Amino acid sequence: MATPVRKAVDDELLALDRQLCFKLYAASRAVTKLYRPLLDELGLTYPQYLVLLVLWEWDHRAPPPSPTVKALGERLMLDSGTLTPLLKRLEAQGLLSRRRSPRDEREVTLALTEAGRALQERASAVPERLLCATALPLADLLRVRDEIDHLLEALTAG
Amino acid sequence: MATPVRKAVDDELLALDRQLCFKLYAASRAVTKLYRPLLDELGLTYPQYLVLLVLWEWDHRAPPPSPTVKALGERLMLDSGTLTPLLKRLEAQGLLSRRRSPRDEREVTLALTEAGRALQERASAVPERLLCATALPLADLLRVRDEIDHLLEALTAG
DNA sequence: GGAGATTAAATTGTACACAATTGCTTTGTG
DNA sequence: CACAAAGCAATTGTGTACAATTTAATCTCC
Repeated sequence: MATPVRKAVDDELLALDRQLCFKLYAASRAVTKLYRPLLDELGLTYPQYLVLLVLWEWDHRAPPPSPTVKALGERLMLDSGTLTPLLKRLEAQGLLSRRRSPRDEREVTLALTEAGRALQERASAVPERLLCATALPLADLLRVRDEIDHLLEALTAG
Repeated sequence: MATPVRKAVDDELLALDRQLCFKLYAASRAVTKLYRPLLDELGLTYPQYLVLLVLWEWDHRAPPPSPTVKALGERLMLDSGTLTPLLKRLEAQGLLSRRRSPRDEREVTLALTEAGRALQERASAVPERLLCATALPLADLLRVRDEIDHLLEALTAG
């Protein structure tokens, strides 16, 4: 318990805890910061961009998944407390509409407006520009992605 | 430009963009959620825990770095707009004190109280419990850490 | 030594996150 | 049909993040 060995293990765990968890948190914010100047041009925040990525994807998909707040929340792992105000802001910008579903009044259905679809064109350069901004070889990015993927799977599998 | 090859590359970049950036963001939030029940027991939020980890580390370090808001901000990559209210809450909980530095009145010096030091004991089980909660082999965690480390280095190097 | 630049923290304003609660709607059961 | 249970979005309240501005102290250079 108080042996040097035990202490060394504790130190290692503490170090790993600090490194893994702080750095994940810092890296996530750093990536958001990289996106900011690109998304500013589109008048979007990073979470708003993620929402639109999903809606654009669904817009081209057959059969189209029904784009409700709930479905969006599952996809992005966000709840209505976060999404409702965010979607209201996108609606205020004229990018989408929110309507109670006629068949189930509990649900709210989302639909891109023409402006929302048009924005996809302007956003099409974002991924490439962002990947360039990281200044990392593609191979490195693919490896990081796979590792984070693995981590996220493990964290959400349960 | 409009060739099939170019389109395939675009799709791949778009996919990578979506996967890497969304998943990093999601993984960071998922980890925070894993910490929550453990930190609730200590009355701390995740960013507050990170602040205390740094202060505890500095408390045992010789020579001690001078624990100012600025130094803390550099370590955690957070600015005074985030740290000031957070530190005020930790001060209100009696875990630390904030005092204008006598030698330079622009700076605010932070000092752990006895309660702040005592909390380190109670927090000592957090890293191990957290690592268990991930349900991932240690080797996997070490690999993720190294990859995220590499990413963060690249993002903050410039 | 004093005007202007620089620095550190605090403040202001906007936008997430998320737990907990509320208000409807629908569903399931007797 | 009635009514309890479950489902979905919205709301409320707290706590970050972060850009931009403000305030106060220190530094620099002449």
